[in-house]
Amino acid sequence: MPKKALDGLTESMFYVLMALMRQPMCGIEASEFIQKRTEGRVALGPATLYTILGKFQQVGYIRETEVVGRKRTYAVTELGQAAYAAEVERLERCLSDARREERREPLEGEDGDGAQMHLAPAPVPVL
Amino acid sequence: MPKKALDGLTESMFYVLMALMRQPMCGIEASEFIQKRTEGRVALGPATLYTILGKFQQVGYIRETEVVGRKRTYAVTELGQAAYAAEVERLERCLSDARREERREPLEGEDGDGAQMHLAPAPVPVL
DNA sequence: GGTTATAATATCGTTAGACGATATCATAAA
DNA sequence: TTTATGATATCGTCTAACGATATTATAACC
Repeated sequence: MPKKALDGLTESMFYVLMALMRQPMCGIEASEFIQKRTEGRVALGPATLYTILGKFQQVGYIRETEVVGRKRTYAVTELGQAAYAAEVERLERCLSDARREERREPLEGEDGDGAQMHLAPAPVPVL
Repeated sequence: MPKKALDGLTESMFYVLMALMRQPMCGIEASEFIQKRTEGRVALGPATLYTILGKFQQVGYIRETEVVGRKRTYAVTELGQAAYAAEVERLERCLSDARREERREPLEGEDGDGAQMHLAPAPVPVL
């Protein structure tokens, strides 16, 4: 997905925020939550997990609420909640674009008659 | 999004396939299509665009159907269509997970009474 | 107390994707 | 033939993913 530093979240990042929004928790707990919620579809290794937690703390999407020994508990900030909401919207837009495409809707800025690229005779990718 | 080589498409990749499924076209046309369909939300530079086209050809998601001078026309293969469909499903899963989370649905494998992490007293991220 | 086990976090190194900037090439127009 | 234009190709840098491994703090046991 996105590569311009946190303009659009990756799937891993999205689920980390989702976990911490459910309830403040530590990294391991978040990772377990993600596996359960996605029924195993998404599984973060420690490297990805802690890289994301570190990054999110830097940019203020999450903050530490408790440190017991080595265990750090994180909560999502308002900024993080906004980023999560924006990501939901981005995903929805992708899907709604896909649906419009299935319907072969003409593009914006087309007058419905310009020799443009709508109503092609179906993809027909031979191979 | 995804980083394990094409296991899950990036947003850019997704829209490139969407463009070529509408109708076989060249890189520039695909990039123009994407800008229109997303109303400017997604815009690929030439580097991203041709990197993706090259990669997709390598893995067999698209194939060249015509070469006129420098202009190369691409079409989506069945493999590419499958990848696109899988991506749509992935996006749908992300959103449905998000919706389940909004409803605070308990996780799979929880008996509704285990001292687990559901029904927390709402996130309350103070900052 | 000292040793082992365990839970949790941290870091390294490699690979993949994003993208601005720029270069190259082919055709058409002047 | 020069110039313009449309289109593709490549360079370099940055960010993210992730397996493997190391580190550290608490708990459990003898």
